[in-house]
Amino acid sequence: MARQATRVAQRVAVATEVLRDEKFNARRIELAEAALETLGELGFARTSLREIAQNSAFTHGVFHYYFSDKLDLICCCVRHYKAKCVTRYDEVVTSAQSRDELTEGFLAKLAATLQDEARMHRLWYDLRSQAMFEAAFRKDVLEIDKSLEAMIWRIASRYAELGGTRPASSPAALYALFDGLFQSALLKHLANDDRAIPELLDEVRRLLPTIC
Amino acid sequence: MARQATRVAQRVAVATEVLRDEKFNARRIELAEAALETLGELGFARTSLREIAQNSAFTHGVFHYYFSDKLDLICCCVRHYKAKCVTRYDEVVTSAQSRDELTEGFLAKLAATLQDEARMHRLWYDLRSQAMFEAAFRKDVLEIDKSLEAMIWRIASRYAELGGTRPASSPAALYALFDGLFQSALLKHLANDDRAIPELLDEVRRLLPTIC
DNA sequence: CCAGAAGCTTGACACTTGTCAAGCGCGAAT
DNA sequence: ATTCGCGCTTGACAAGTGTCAAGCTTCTGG
Repeated sequence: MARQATRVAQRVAVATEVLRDEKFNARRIELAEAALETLGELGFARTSLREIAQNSAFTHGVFHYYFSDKLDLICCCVRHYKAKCVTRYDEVVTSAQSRDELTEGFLAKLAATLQDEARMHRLWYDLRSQAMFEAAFRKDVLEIDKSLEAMIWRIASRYAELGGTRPASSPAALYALFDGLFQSALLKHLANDDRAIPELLDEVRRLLPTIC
Repeated sequence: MARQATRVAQRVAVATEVLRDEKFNARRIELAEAALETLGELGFARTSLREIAQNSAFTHGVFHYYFSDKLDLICCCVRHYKAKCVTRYDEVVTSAQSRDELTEGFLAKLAATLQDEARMHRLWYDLRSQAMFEAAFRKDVLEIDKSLEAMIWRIASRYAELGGTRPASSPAALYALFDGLFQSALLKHLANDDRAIPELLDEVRRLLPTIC
C-alpha cells in the first residue's frame, strides 16, 4: 500500500518534470523564433540580445534564463531553422508524376523561396560562414548541410527516376551546384536585381535534364 | 620667363601632389593588409578596429586618418583582396599544353589554396554573406564574384579548347559548381576533416571531363 | 634654420555589448 | 492562508565599441 503510494508519487513527479521540460523547451523555441526574426533582418554581426528582445514580446533577461549564453541561443536558432527548411520540396517530389510536373513544381517553390524567404536564407549563409570561424557552430552547420544535400539528392533521384535514368553526378556535386546558384541568385535578388529569379529558373531548367 | 616659372611651379606642385596621393594610397593598402590578417583570423563580426591595430604595427587612430570609417576600411580590404585572388590560376591556364597538364596544375593550386589560404577564403565567404545585409558591400562583392566567374570560365574554356570541345555549361553554372564545392570543402577542412582536400580533388577530377 | 603641414599617438566621449544578481508577481503545494 | 519556487523583469556592471579632437613628432618647402 505504502509502496504503491510512493510509486504513484514517483510517476506523478516524473510526469510533472516531463511537462516542465516540455514547457521549457517550447519557450526556448518561441524565443529562438523571435531571435530568428531579428537575425534575418540584421545578420549575425549586428544582432544583439537587446535588439532581439526589443523586436519581440520579451525582455532581454529572459534569454539568459533559457539559454546559457548567446552562442547557445543561436545554435538553438540554427537547429530550429533546419527542421523547417529541409522538407521544403518534399511534397513536390512525392506528388510529381512526370519530369515536367517535378520541374515546374520545383521551380515554382524555388522562386517562392527566393522571393518570400530571402531573409532566412541570407541568415543561413551568414551562419554557415560564421561556422568557419566559430567552432561551436560547426557541428550543427555541417549537419544541416548534409540534410540539404540529401534534400537535393531526393529531387535529382526522383527526376532521374521519372525519366528512367540515374543522376549523372554525385550528391555533393549536385548540392554544390544548386547551392552555388541559389546563393548567387539570392545576393543579386537582395541587390534589387529583377533578373535574379528568372535567370536562376532558366539556369536550373536548362541544367536539370543534363545532370539528372 | 615668369610664365615659364609658374608653369614649372605648377608642374612641381602637381607632381608632389601625385606623389603624396600615391604615398597615401600605399599606406591605405598597408593598413588594409594588416586588417585582413585580423579579419581572416576573427571574421567580420568579431573584428574591431582596436584589435586590428593591436595585431599590427599601427595604433587605432591611424585607421581614422586613412579611412572615413570602418566600412570604408573593409571595402578597401575587399577590393585589395580581389586583385590578389583573381589571377591565382592564370599562370597554369596559359602554360598548360594538354588537358592532363591543366588538370594537374589546377588541382595542385586548388589544394594549395585550401591548405594555405583558408583564412583569407573564409573571410571572403563571410564578407559575401555580409553583403546580403549591408548594401555598402554589395557593389564590390558582386564585382569580385563576376571576376571569379570569369576566372573559372578561363580555366574551363582552356580545358575545352585543349580537347577540341566547348564547355557544356554556362559560366554562371560552372562558377556556382566550383564555388559550392570549394566552400563546402573549406568548411570541412576548417573542421579538421582530413578528407576534405582529397575529396574535393577527386570530385573536380571527375567533373572536369564531363562539364568542360 | 624655421614655420607649418603631414603623419601619427593618445586619451576621452558616448554608447552598446553580454552577463548576472536582486527582486517582483503569481500559481501551486502544503 | 502561507510558503515556496518558477518565470520573468529590472537595473547595474565591466568590458568593449566607433569616433574624434587635441597634441606630439617628423618631415619639408621656403
